[in-house]
Amino acid sequence: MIDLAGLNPQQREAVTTTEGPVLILAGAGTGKTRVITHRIAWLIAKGVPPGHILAVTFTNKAAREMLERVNQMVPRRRRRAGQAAPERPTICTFHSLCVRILRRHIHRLGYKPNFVIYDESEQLGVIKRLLSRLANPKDRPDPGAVLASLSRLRNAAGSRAAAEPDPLALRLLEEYRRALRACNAVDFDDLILLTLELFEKHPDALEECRRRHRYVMVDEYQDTNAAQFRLVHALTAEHRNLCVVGDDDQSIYGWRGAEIANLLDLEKYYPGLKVIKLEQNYRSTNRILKAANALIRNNPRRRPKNLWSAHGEGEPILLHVFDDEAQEAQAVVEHIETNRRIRRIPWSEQAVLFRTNIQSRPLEAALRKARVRYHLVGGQSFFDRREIRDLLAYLKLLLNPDDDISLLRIANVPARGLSDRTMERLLAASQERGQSVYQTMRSPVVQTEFPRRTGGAITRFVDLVERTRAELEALRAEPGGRKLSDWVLGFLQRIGYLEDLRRLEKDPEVAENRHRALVETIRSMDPLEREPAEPAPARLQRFLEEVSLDSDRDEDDRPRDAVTLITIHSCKGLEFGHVWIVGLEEGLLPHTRSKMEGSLDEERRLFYVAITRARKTLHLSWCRARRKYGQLQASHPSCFLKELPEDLVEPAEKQPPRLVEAGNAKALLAAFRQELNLPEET
DNA sequence: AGCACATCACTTTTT
DNA sequence: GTGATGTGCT
Ligand SMILES: Nc1ncnc2c1ncn2[C@@H]1O[C@H](COP(=O)(O)OP(=O)(O)OP(=O)(O)O)[C@@H](O)[C@H]1O
Repeated sequence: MIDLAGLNPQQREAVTTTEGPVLILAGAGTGKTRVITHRIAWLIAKGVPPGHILAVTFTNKAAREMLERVNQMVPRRRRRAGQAAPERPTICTFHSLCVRILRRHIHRLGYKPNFVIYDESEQLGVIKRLLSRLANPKDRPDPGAVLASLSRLRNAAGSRAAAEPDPLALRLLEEYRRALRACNAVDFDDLILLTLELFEKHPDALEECRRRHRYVMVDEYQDTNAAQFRLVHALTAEHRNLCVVGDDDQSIYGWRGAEIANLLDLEKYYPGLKVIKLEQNYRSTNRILKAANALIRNNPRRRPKNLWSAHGEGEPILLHVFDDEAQEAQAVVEHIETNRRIRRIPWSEQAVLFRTNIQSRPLEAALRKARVRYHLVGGQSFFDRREIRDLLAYLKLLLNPDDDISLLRIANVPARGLSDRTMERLLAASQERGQSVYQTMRSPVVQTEFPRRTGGAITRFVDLVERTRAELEALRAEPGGRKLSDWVLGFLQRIGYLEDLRRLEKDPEVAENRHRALVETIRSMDPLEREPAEPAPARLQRFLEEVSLDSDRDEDDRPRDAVTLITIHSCKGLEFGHVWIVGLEEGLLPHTRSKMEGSLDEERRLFYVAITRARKTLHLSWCRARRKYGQLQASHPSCFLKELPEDLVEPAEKQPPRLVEAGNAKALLAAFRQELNLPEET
């Protein structure tokens, strides 16, 4: 049996109540996630086939970690010869779960199984096209705002958040969905909504999923939206074996449609719901906990909680003030190094948290300068790079030629005589004919409508795509043979893309970086040694899926000691011994924009989440001025700082700690000596 | 058709 | 400071 000694009585009750609906509503660091992991192991030990267990996490990273923990806890059943590998529990995000379901069934909804997943920039591409067609150019609405409102509209549909029926928005949504369908593409919302549609139209598919997922658990449940709730409900309404864990104070995705009501009103949908509260915090010192509690008390309409910790008072929380973000970054880095050298705290126990992605820049610069290894979690920046987007567009097009957005992106990259003007005409023709752009380009009738030279360019492009697709199919026959990455690189070489990349960038160093990033990404398509061989097209599809759904997929190399740089949103669920929260300024936290949207409470919850990540020490800092578009602008301390009790927070000393000081020179020497004996790579 | 250069607006969070 | 968009030259 599974050892439940590492759990308190309430946790144990949650783990062993395996049948019927259970809600664990508890504050930060009380061991909610731990309950889920133990519960999975418990179910398996009790003899539930692992394949019947579904655990939904908020991120792919969390899913990977949970699976790993479960594997450690559950002794691997030995495999007898000839027997299939024992099934594993399904641990993934809502979106990954839905992709798996849709790959099997989406043809029943009129899509082809080779559908691609559109990310935000591709969604925006579709919206821009629609707006240019529907609205007059004078009062063009912001495409981003339109996209956000469409997303809200469709996710709230069929839920208590009653939809306001704006006819224009409905019309736009209709057009948008049609456009994506025509491209055989789905967006993030579609993944959930189409799965729901599948369940409604094809009860046998729902039945199959219900039979498969007989024990369902959801982590970070406070951040699920209405559609995700409907999905959970669809799967569990019958057997009612549902266990969700969450904390209303940690709901930080309201802007994405998350509904705390899913958590607070769960009993309406699951009468007889067993609610379990956990109050002991196993993570932080009492000072950190008290600060967090004092802050979050300022929020209205919350479930009050009595968090306590047996970890003692701990060190004071330090508040730093700096002149600008460069100084802030430098001081944080010096402090991190002091911690490592004098207090022997590894980098991996230290994290810097911030509200917005750009804030990582000065930190990265300072860390690099000090030769401190770090890893940056989340942040789309990597996939926003032009060469990566181009690569993904080519690959998507090869798998799914109807993908107009990808086609239009790379049709003339590198230049091959298909000008913007030509592509616009093709696009118009494709709309008239009710076909994808690619199908339109294949039509001999259309080709002859263009000047000879352009017509030739069109034919050559179609030939290129056809030939390359055939090549990809042929690769299927030699699974162990040529590496997929070699083939992709060869393709980019042949079409002159690599040369173009170098030529169009005048700074040779930048060009080299771009090239390296591209090659690295392509190399990550190849399977690892121990992974089973897979036909090339399937491999490619999986690669695209992973890239679309999992932003931090490649930071999985071998674990090396490194400082974590992370946005507050992505740090939910994590913990670090020593935490810095930087940029605690009005306009940043709380963010100006959230103030306008009236979501100050959610900003406060963000700060709460950030504080409660810390186990032992917590540093807060703000800057008197900050660079905005290269312009230094005055800034003021966050109003949330005033909400922290004064006796818990100490102003830091004027100077940042000196690495070499009379008092610690000896320790430093000892540290150096040790480093020389055990050299670490940097 | 394709490229180089100027000008403009822009500031959030992510599956 | 960046990246998207537009203009004008070859
Ligand atoms: N019963 C326990 N005994 C000792 N340590 C525990 C116990 N339960 C949880 N912990 C530890 O407390 C820490 C927080 O646990 P966990 O991440 O599961 O909490 P959580 O409630 O999910 O937190 P959050 O809501 O902040 O994400 C972890 O380090 C975990 O190992």
